Amino acid sequence: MSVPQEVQQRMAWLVEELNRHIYNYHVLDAPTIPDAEYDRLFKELQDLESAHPQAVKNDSPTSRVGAAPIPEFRQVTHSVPMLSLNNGFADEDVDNFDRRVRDGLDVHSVDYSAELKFDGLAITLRYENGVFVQAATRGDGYTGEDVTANIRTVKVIPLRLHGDHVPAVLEVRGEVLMFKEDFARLNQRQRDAGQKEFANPRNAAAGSLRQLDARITAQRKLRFFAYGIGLLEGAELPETHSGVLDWFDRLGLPVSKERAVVTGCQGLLGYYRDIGQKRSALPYEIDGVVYKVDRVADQAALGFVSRAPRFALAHKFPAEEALTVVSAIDVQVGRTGAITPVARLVPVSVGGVTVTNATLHNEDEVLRKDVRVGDTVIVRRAGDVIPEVLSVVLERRPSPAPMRYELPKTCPVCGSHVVREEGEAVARCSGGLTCAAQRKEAIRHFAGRRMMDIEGLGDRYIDSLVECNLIHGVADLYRLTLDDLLMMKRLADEREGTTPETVKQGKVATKWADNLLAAIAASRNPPLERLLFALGIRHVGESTAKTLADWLGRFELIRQAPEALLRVLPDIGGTVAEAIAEFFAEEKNQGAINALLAAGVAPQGEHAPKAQLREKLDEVNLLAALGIPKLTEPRARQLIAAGQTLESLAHLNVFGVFGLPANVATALEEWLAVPGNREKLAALAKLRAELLSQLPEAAAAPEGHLSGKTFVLTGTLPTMSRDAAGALIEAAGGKVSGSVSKKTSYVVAGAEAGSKLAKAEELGVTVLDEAGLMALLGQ
DNA sequence: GCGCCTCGAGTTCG
DNA sequence: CTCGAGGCGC
Repeated sequence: MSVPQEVQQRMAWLVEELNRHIYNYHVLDAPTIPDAEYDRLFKELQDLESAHPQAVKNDSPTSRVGAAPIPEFRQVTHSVPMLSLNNGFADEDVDNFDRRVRDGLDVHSVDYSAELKFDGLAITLRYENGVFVQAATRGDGYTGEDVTANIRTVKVIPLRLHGDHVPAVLEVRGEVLMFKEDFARLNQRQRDAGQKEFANPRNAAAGSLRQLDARITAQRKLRFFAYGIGLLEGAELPETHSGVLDWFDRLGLPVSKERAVVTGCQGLLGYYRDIGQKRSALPYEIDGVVYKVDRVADQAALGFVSRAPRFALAHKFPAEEALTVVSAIDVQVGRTGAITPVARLVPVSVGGVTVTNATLHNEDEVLRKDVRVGDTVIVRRAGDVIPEVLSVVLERRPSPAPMRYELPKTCPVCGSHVVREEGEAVARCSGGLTCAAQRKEAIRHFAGRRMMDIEGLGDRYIDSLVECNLIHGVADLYRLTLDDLLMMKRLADEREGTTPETVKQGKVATKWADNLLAAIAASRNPPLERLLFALGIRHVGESTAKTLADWLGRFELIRQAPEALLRVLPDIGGTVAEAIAEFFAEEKNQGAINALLAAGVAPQGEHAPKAQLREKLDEVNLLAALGIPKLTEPRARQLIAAGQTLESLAHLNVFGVFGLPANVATALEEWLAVPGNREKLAALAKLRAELLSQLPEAAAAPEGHLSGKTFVLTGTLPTMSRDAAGALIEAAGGKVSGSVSKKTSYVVAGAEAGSKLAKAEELGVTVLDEAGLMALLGQ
């Protein structure tokens, strides 16, 4: 069915007219027609469009109300990657930048385009023949998410570029953000509606843009500033970056007016100071300024270092600091009993988030900074996240001066003594598992995602379960009944003063309790290393737990392994071996473990000890691992070479006949005289024989093509979690480690990678993105 | 015995 | 993310 010519013309006119008014209103802030007239034209267009759906233009303003919800965002691969910029904080960094640019171009003075660094979300907009067709988030720089429907609702973004000479393809880079004023209004609305407020304009903008339902985005007032070109076809690129920005302005794309062209380092610093002064008066938040070499040809000549352009620098404002008052200094009790002092602060906004707590780490730290209750302190958000007390403003200390801080002598939770081992930085509660705080932490650790992974067992419920005396140890989790949980929840809700809508709650609570019971039941068969990690043995983290599981294979063996056997495993030395053996020897722990086993907890994937254990079971190795004073490895070798065995030593009565120095022989004699040690030696010999009989002769090392390679993962990968990527690497024989060093083979970096990426670049370690890793794995 | 490399442990806020 | 400390190579 064809649409009459005059209707088509009218519709085209309406689209153009309405888009012009939207631009005048939202971008120029200068409305040209009354609202009522605008509404009338809009309604007319809507009516025509619904009568003639086949004639709807893709730049029609009616598409701005937001499309229906979608199940998920589509992934978009950027035709030109959206790279990050090098950062600088100090004047010196700017000086270095300018010098490198001048050296690179071999000139005396350079013109720069200077602009704001908006605190929003980077996106790319694609226009084909002047019509907006797609928008994508930055993502990891290589792939982002398709947010076309959401971006359509942003009124300041033109659906059609202005002017008659539009390029065939233009990809515009820019920042989506929310003005401070609109942010305040949105939060007011959220508050009124009883919904959660956003922490800062950036989060609000991100939350609004990433709505699966674009109709919600349409209700949020998002803004946009264009600052660069990704791809251009069918048009001449302006000669300068400032020319590009002017061109954007003519095309109807919003560009910040705060831009400038300046010369040399002095010009850059002048601009920086100027903007720094204006910063708080700007209607939006910025986190610094950006300098770009203005001439496009010069930019091309300078090129890129690794992932960042050499022709640009982001000069950031220093991490925001704020003054606040310490209202109290409390202590927290950790899983290991560690007593950590925490400063409670009068809430203060630092860099967009409200800070109320800051760790003071340990006793020495508090005393070094001499933080006292009532003090005014400078708080900073270090490393972008964790609040930190920088220093005390002594002039503001109240008088009379408050007392110097003293760490409590007894645990605030259980009253046990607080002890600080010689040479250690942390003080600990000596109460062990009799301390409710430590019990809670132990249970929380046990239930954690990387351990037994019991979903739904959060802090709140753990607190209540312990306080209601429903659980004392982790094994009790597996005995909980529906009634226990319902009773506990009722108490927890009451305590928190949550709605006592008892009638309605019945069903909901039952469902909740059922789910939790199912989650607990489902956690019964974890991989062995997770169970070991979950037990919370001192010095046994994820990595050591894995070593134990890999090498010894069976829980029963690990439980009963003598210290010397543990000691010969890689990365397990005296301290760690002792901690493990002691843990399993402790009667209370034995009880807890037996209870767990009785409750049906059974690790899956148990196996025979690793074949390479054969080499570790060398008698010299074991003898040296026994920790007999003065009996170092060469001495142990001497003994074995003289024909001794572990077995024979256990029954040895004549000393000093193996050419050992007298003091070594005496030490050995004294050690054997200690009750129990001969038995220990004999038992070790027996265990060794048993293990050897179980172990296969040939120790074929499993070979993956990544074996011998060490990886470090950092940042957010586009399509998988770091854990998932780590599993793939390990499956291919590679090793995943937590910190970057010279020995690291590759660093796999995703979005918002932090110091590890910087370290990698500093050390010249190869940096891969997810695609690069997949390529390596795929070989 | 020293220094590098890892791992463990503790922490904040949305 | 950072710090402290254990393990191990040199």
